[in-house]
Amino acid sequence: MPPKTEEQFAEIRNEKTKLIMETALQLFANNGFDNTSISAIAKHAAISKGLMYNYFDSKDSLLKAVIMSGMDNFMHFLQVEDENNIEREELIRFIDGNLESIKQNTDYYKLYFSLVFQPKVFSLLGNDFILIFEQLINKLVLYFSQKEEKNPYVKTRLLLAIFDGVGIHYISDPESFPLNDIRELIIEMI
Amino acid sequence: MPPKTEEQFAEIRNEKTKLIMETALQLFANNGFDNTSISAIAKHAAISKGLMYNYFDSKDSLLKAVIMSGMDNFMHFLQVEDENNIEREELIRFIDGNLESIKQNTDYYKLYFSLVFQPKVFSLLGNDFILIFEQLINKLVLYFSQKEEKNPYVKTRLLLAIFDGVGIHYISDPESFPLNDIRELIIEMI
Amino acid sequence: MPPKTEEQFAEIRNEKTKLIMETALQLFANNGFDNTSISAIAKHAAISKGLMYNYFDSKDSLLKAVIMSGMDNFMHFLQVEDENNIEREELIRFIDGNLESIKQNTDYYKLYFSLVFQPKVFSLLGNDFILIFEQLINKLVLYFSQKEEKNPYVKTRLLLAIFDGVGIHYISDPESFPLNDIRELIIEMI
Amino acid sequence: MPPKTEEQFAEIRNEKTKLIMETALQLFANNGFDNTSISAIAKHAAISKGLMYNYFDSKDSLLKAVIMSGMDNFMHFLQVEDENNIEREELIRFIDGNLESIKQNTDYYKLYFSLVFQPKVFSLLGNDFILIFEQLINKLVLYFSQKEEKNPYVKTRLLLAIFDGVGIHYISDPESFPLNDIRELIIEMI
DNA sequence: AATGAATGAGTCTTCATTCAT
DNA sequence: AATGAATGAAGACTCATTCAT
Repeated sequence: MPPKTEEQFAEIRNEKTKLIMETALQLFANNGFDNTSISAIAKHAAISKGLMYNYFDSKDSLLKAVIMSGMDNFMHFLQVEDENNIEREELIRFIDGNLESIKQNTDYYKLYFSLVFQPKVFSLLGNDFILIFEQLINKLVLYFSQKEEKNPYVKTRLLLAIFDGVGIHYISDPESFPLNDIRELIIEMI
Repeated sequence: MPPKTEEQFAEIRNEKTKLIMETALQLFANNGFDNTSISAIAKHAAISKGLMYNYFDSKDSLLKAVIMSGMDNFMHFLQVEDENNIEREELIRFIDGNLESIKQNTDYYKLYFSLVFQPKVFSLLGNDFILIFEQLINKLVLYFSQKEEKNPYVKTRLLLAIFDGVGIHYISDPESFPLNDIRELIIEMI
Repeated sequence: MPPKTEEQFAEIRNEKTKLIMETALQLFANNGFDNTSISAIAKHAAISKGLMYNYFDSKDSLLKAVIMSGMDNFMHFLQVEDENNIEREELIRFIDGNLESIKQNTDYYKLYFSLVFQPKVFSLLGNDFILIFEQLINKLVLYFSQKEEKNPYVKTRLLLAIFDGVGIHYISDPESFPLNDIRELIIEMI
Repeated sequence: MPPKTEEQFAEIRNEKTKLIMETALQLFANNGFDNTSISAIAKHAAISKGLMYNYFDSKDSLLKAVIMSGMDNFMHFLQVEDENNIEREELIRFIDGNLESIKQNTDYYKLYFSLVFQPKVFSLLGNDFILIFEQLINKLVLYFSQKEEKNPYVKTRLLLAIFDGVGIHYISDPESFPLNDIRELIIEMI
């Protein structure tokens, strides 16, 4: 008869894992990965330095976990129901999902943009990013093809670039960036 | 061997300064600022570590010099002749300048995006960025007002966001990103 | 399920103690004492880290227990019946005991040799080793004196050195080391 | 015109390298590799921690350098002039070289014996040990064959084991171990 | 102007040990 | 008797910066 049940241990682990990851995301995003020490994370999370390593193998693997989790989060905003026949409302939902995701995951976007060019990070994440990105492209190309857009692929690449550009500008200056009005412009565009 | 003239010394200083800055930009951009050591820069530039400090006070001041220089460079692409009456061709020149700048200063953009969210870097650069950015906004708002655009400010913010989005995507994947076709789309948009 | 009797508890303790010590010996011997963590021992023994401390006060005291037990084990191979009058067959039994001990306690010998020069370990074991060693010397000196060997003490020290040398070489390379043939040579020597 | 000549720099490097290696050998041998911190080495050598890494890539590579250097040292004692026809005096010189080496390189032997069983160390050194060992074996087998010894290989393995056994015992107790008398016994044996 | 040896503060990481349950 | 989360001290290693020459 163990003194703490397995469920109790599991719950502790779940909560601590979440706590560490949230703290890490916040600090990584705002100070940069390399300028955030494990000590700082531990202090902010009010745990000991050593405990971090009870939950994550290394600082790198913590980073990976944080990024993966953010990616999952992002994907939830972009669900499309019928893969083969995307209607306009569906694309609008997609755009709204994207913008909503930017609003709600500011820290994640900061982290993402600050790391995306580093080869080290790229190798950390493997092909996951590329695959997701290709899926998005295919989905939008299909939509623009259905709409008889002149050049579906180009339009798609532009739209995805716009999402990132809007993301960066919104993050840099959330107060004055007119996200809602820009949403209208984007919807007009498509 | 005659002693060097002052001009010769000055030229040596100029060339070394340039060499160090170019080397630093390349390494900062591709490996990240924190993952680039002064030793690595010195080795790549084939000079001694000590000499670096003869030209720059610190790693931070080297970074600042690199970023400032990149910014100057960028500004050259965006010259507008008549500040008060921008014509369509002029805006197109502006767009082309922007895209051309992205193409030619890939490393600078990488560095810029990887650092722009860090408060440390922000404080390093002071208000320079904000000022430049506000100038750009004013210029474009003026143009869109002349064209009787419904919402000049929103259009301006979107356009600037698009430049950055396109920049990021081009940098991440210069081979397959259809920069020229996207130029056409952007020009259609305005 | 009836409560356990005291004997059952005692047996559990005995078995666990033995299990932990055997696991520790194996890991200490093959990876080194300092490269073996308590966690690793616990995992190999399929118990929890905490439980280890229920049986041993510290890692050092576990080491001490392991070494002491190995020493006891070793002594069993070297029993001499009549302390005062050693015959040749008895010395041969002694040699065989020694060689047999090497064969059967390989891990113990590895551990022993890897630690024997460290002052820390020496102080851990106190004088036990010295005493045992002196006993051995006395016994053999007595024997060689009886045999009218020219220099009994020197012969004794050489013989004991040979045991350790043979031990090291057998341990390092048990497959190809000709232990049995070497036994013959040693017996010829005496 | 560099301020210090290349020769000056080279000399500094040579002396510091030697200083660090000697300090390391002494501490490794007497306290164990794992119980010797880089800090301790630096303190004993009166240099800063960081400087060690100017001369050696890692603690492991320092260890490797120390062991290799000791091995070189050892080999100098064992030179045999005519590889194909070893005479008795030559073997005696070999034995004396071996014993002399033990006397003069006590620390190295301590280190060697305490590490030789660890797989980590084995992988560090690659096949160098094995090769040297095999050379020794071949040389001695040849000698004993010439002398029409019954079993040259067994005799060889025993002799080499004796060297190590004598080494261990001498190191453990240099005061009272009768090294010179034991030399005589060994020479009688062959 | 130029070199590279030297420093030491700071970082990641490990691990023996404790403790609530 | 048993668990594993939690702690914190200690260690390997990096690197911006200084300085004698």
